[in-house]
Amino acid sequence: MGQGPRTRRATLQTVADEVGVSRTTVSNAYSRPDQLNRDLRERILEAARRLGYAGPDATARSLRRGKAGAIGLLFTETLSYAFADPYSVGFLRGVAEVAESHGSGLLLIPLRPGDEESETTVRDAVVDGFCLYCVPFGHRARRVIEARGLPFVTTDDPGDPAVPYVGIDERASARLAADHLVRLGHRRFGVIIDIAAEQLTDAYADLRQRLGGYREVIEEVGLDWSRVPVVAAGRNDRGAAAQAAADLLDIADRPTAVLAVSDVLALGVLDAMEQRGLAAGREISVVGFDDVPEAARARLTTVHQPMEERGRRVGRLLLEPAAAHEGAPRHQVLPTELVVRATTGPAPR
Amino acid sequence: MGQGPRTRRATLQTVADEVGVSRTTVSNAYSRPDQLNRDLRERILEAARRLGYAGPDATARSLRRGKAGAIGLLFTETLSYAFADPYSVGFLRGVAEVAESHGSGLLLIPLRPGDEESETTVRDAVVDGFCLYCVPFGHRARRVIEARGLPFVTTDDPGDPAVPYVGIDERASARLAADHLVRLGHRRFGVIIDIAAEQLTDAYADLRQRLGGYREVIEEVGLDWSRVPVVAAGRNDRGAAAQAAADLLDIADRPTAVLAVSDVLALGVLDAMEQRGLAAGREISVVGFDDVPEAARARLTTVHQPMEERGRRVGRLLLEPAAAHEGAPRHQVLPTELVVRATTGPAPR
DNA sequence: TTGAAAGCGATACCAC
DNA sequence: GTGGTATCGCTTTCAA
Repeated sequence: MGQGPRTRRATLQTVADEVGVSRTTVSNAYSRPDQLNRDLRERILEAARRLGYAGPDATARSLRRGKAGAIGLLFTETLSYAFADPYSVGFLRGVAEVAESHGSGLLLIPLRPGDEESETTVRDAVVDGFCLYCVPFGHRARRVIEARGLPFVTTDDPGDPAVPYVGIDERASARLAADHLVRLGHRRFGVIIDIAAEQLTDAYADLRQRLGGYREVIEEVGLDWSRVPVVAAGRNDRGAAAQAAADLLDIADRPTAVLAVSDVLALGVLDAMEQRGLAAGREISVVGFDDVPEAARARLTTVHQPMEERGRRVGRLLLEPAAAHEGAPRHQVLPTELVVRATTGPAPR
Repeated sequence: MGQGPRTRRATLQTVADEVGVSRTTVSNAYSRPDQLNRDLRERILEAARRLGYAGPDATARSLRRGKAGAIGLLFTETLSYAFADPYSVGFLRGVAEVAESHGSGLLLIPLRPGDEESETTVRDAVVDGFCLYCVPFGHRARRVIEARGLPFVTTDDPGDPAVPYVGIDERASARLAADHLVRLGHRRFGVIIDIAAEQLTDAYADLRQRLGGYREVIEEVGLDWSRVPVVAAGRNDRGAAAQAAADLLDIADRPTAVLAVSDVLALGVLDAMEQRGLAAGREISVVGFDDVPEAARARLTTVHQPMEERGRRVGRLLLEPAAAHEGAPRHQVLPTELVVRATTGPAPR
């Protein structure tokens, strides 16, 4: 805008030359105001303004200081849906909190399935570490990250003892939910998940564990797991869940209790029930997972997990080398808890 | 882990020396496989593996190439709540889509009110441009960004013609909602907003415009705006809105029509109505704003705005200089539309 | 094909 | 307080 042909972007050197001091001094004017006298600093800043110098370049500074100032957060695109999930938001907030306190940002890197492009994005991401959030185990991005030699944490899969993990005991937590229903006398179960069971490969270790927990309990009371209807909503979405719930609610031998692998799905089931005039906690009991804010509002019985804390731990592991190397165990398993509200009750006879 | 005292992180040079070639060749082995013969490349990659060289450093590469590979997204912490808002998620998805197609990521930079720290984060953010998303006009971060001389776009405020803006015609869109109610014969209005009216300074230009739209219409039918109850939920949250709605629903001369500045708030109002046994669309009409997925489910009448497209435009403006300089106008105003569903109906007599 | 030289823009360290 | 020097780790001409 009327700047004239700015031959070239101004740099530290430009300013230094203009004022007749060394680069160091100009640098100090910006980064360590106390290292030089007031007047000189003013003169430098003034010259900078005049020359259109925009202040120290962030990239150069990063390079020199050996600190990128960001945490990379990788997730599969399926999860861009899941940003709608209050659980993810809580997690994000946790990571962001720690990042910010370290003067770092959060670099979101969406991974489109089978996209070559995203590999590049991961390779060139200017970050100090990565967090794998819902990235299937075998995903290529994982290789790329490992190759980069930066610290990384996974929240998906505690499978590899060498890779730091922050999560919960999926199996035990799921048992909490199922146990509760069994104690209430339920014997006809239904399960709702997001990913279709066939696609449930090793990649979704957490989900499989959760399902495994349900299964254990159900089999322990002598039931045949293969006869328990397990429906998939396709994605972690309330509307989709309400639709999918039809396969649970409109069948001959309707379950008296539904286990949902997330609150979002559980809420969808409740929606579907309401539509059919089915009373939650009386005719059908429903248990969710996560304990998102919405769950309390809906009086949903669920398994509480500390989402923000999970995020915070990840942040610390990545940004506080001390925390990572010394004290903390590589695998951090946070406590969960069953929260009984109004959507569960004794099995109808 | 049994690596021995790795004296120092391996670098391009290390590998070059080992293999007995120049840095250039090693660089090419990574970035331009077609520039050297297969064998040599293999030998180089092998040596790299042996030496624990992690591949070209992202920061150095950024510096050299003059491209950061990320868009910075600034938002105030109040908005970290709003990530729960489906509107934001849609917007994010739009930006992310474009970013990804350019091999860039999205750097989230939360701005805590009055936090010195965050200024630093903005200054040091390795990005190619910034998007201001719900950043009050006078916020310090804005200065910092301007000083950096990088391109930036705002989605909040079209006030400054020099700053690229991507948004909607807030006033006209709001009029759509109010007009609809007026046509239905309503004359007793209530309004619900997130931010308390007293705090509604210049900073929240978009919100003020929206409110202004309601006001215009209401005054055009000869009503006194100062007698219209305007309640604030404090934040854009469904639960908070349900609470705040009490001041609309439990008053003497209850409104027959409620204008909500967002769908999330409108949904909260509907919750509160349900609790009180008030029928939406009959006893009280409610109009939202945004048209989030949840709105369709709740059959909420609302103003639709293209959230993803808004994000995409922002991305393009930041990542495609051509798009920014030549064709596109600095201010891009996207179309909105009233979507009439079930929560509005004729004013009860 | 391969390599030498010249930066990209800044900061750390250590004398002065 | 101030400045010189050496790097940070890589890519990019351009010549061999």
